[in-house]
Amino acid sequence: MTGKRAAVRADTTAAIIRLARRQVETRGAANLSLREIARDLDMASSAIYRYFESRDQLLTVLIIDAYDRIGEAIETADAKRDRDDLIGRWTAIALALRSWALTNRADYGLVFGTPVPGYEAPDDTIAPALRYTNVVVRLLADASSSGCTPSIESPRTRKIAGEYRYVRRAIGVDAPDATLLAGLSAWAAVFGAINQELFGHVDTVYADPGIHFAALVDMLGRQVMGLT
Amino acid sequence: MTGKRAAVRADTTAAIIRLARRQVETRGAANLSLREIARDLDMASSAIYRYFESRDQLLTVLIIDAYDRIGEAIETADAKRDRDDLIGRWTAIALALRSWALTNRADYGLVFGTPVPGYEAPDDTIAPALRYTNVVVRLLADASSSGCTPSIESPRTRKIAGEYRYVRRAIGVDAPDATLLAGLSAWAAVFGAINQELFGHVDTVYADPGIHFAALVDMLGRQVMGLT
DNA sequence: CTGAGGTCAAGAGCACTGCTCACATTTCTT
DNA sequence: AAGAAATGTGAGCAGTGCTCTTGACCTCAG
Repeated sequence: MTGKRAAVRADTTAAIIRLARRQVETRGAANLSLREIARDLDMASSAIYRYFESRDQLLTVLIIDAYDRIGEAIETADAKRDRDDLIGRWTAIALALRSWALTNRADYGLVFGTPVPGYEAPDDTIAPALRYTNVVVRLLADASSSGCTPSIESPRTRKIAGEYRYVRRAIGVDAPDATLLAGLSAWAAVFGAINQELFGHVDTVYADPGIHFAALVDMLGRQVMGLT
Repeated sequence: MTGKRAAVRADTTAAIIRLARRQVETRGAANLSLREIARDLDMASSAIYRYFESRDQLLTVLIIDAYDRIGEAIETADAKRDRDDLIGRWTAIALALRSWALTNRADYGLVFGTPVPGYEAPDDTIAPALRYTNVVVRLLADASSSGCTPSIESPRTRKIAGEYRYVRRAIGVDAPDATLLAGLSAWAAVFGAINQELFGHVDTVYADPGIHFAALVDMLGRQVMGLT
């Protein structure tokens, strides 16, 4: 079955991806050059097209891969804590996300940065993209079902109630409005903080952004779970 | 002084910028083509270099311009409310930021999206970049000096206290730890929410992201100001 | 009012890019 | 062993940013 040919193919494919990732890291996704990859691999530039049908598709593969690795990082962070330890899980997830982002800046930028107008994410990206999301959604569900009530209140209007009815169905978590609001807010704050730090919008604000981030996560956790 | 020559020059410069912005909107910053701009303007591609020294510099000009317009949008939103109306100012600022982002997606992406590795923002970007920041920093200062105490608590450790001592100096706001934490958290949440919405990471979650955003902003405002 | 100096556009050209295609070579399958 | 499938090659097309030389134009001082 897996003859010499298939093995070589897998190797070359992996080598292309490796070089591509390195290029994205050092020069940005915009400057990814297939020809340079081919040169580094001592093959004709046209040969690359036997492995990836276009530059965009190569980038898509990198994106899927990145999603997958984020998912894995967050899943294992979550799994290391007791399922009952809600705050512990939250903290682990958030810190894992930040440290993954810091050590994989290019991949993080690829996934959470500016999208290219007109670029439609292919269907194969959907499942990997849901992986990290599911972890935090499950945490929110656990928090809600174990009776946590957040220490914030949601505004009560018809429109907002209707919106959160939709959200409840969309993410499949049967939690009260305040829990949804607190949870989504916390999640947004985590991403916002990471983006600001990584993309250089708060360079002069913090001595050590990690310390602030830890305090932020701690505060958000207590807020969503409604403890102390 | 301002002869015919200077007038024509200003026109061409403006036309180039206009076309460049349109290209960034429709195809992304990565696909900005000076040659195409030149074609659209019926001039030789080399002539563009009389107006902008490089493609990067053109993009930098677009970025500075975007920063400036964000600053202006936020400043006027802030100025429309009484200085005492802290919640009103906060809400106005946050909603203005979101609506600017929605109507200027490309510019927002240019400024707050993935940075190009190796790209050093020139000095001329610093001042415009501070404009929108200053508005919200001033709001935080006003909130603190008018005795608002946020409804959250900051964790108390040596490290965190030290970090916020640094932050206090860096942004020039003499507020307690909890206020800084709440304010920075709220600001991060606003950006995080806008990023998620604009960059397509929550497409399936909300029926109308604007409704959730309004609730989010309302909740955050009450939290930072410590009201009801 | 004329001529010098500065400004601007043009066009050719370099080195690069993604991508295609006809063709040769290698490997797997029958 | 023979045919089929997979893989690599090199030329070529159309596009890119950018440079340099050349000539035309405008502005303003003498």
